[in-house]
Amino acid sequence: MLSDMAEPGSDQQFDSVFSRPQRRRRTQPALTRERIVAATIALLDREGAPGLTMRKVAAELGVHATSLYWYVERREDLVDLAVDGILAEAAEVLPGPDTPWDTAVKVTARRFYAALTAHTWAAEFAGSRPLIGPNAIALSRRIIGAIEQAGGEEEAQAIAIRALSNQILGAATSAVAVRVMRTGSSDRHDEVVASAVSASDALAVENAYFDQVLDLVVEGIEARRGR
Amino acid sequence: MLSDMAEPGSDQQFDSVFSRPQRRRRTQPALTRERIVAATIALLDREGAPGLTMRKVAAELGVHATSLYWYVERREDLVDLAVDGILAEAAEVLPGPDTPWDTAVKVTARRFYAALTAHTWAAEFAGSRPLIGPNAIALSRRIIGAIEQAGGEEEAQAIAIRALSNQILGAATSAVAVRVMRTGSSDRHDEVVASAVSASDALAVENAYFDQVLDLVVEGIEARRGR
DNA sequence: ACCTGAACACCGTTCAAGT
DNA sequence: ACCTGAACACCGTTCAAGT
Repeated sequence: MLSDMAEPGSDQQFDSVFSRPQRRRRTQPALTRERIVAATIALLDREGAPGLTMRKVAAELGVHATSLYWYVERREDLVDLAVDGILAEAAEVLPGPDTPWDTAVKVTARRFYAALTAHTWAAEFAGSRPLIGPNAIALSRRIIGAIEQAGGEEEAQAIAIRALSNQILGAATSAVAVRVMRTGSSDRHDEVVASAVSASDALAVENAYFDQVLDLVVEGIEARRGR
Repeated sequence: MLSDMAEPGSDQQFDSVFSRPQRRRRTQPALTRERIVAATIALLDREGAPGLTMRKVAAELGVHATSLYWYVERREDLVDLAVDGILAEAAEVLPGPDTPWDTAVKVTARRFYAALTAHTWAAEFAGSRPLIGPNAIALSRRIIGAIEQAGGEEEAQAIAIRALSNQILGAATSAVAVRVMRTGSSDRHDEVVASAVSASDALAVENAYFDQVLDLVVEGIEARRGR
């Protein structure tokens, strides 16, 4: 995933919201793409992935479902924009260029993972659509930059990048899948409350595990470099 | 001639015990869960993840959509059964108990990954639903067994298992996401053919990368054991 | 036990029409 | 340029009814 995005010009490889030009406005419209994305994220946070419909997003904005099609070509665009939207914060502040490569990798990967798991629906969608939004690319590029900084053969770099990318996506996906299952299977109020309490514990455990698995992979990369 | 009269549908002139339909018909039902799963897999292979609807599966079997609900509670059940279905072959033959732990891990992980990427929709769904079918569990157990066989602290084992699981899921997910995007974005016949040709190349590259990334993770596990 | 058929409450998306 | 409103061709799922 990361390496695919690394290729110069590969951003345009796929047809997606990010590559299609946005229409320009003359007078102040009631809707904007930002407002639509914000409403989409709010709706997803409230109702989860299956709750996302054009009609509900429109209702959130006091508008007809068909109006959204002026700003977006299809439902999937909303998904892509929402996923990249929740990556914005993580992509805003990245480790500076003087950061040692291994800490740069770890910090960025952790932020990427944390953002994907902060909203249950994000990792869910990330599995079915490639992460090619600008924020996902910024995060990926920082990791790629760190690996390049570490040096070594190009082939080895490509493998390291893939290993990290798989780790982030795989960890986020399975963490969220387990969480969705757990919360979805209990309807009784007590159980929901109890699982909410244990959920924060579970989150801490999840994060700790991610850190350690990440360490393992980075060590694997280092072990190969020293050969 | 004797057998002709035995058939319920043959020319019967008289009303008799033999001509009257039997009360408790031991006729087997038109549908079975296996037939439904087979039809689901066939449909998914043909139309992809978004093509899966209860009505189409039913049509495939010459039956009404509502009939499926006798065998299955909801649409998601079909997804879960189909995903586990395509893992059956991989789970059937697992490395024997005398296999060295690292080759057992690699062989099993490779088979798991190969099965998930053999049908584009499988990894797509695997992202949104946990892999808890019997075949997925059998594959997972073999990897867990190998890690236990390798020894070391329990904590370290848990991390190794997660690293491998993330690797398989992450690699399968991103490989398929890229593939779906590529094929979905070209409608022209030439392009479809061209991308089908390059797809087999891409598959080989994909698999080679998976092997190398897997090696890296296993080396990371080994590096930790030797400390 | 197993399947049909009608019905309900939704979907995404198109397109002509309004402003 | 932007939004409405009607319309189309679908959905999953329920439930009573048939056999």
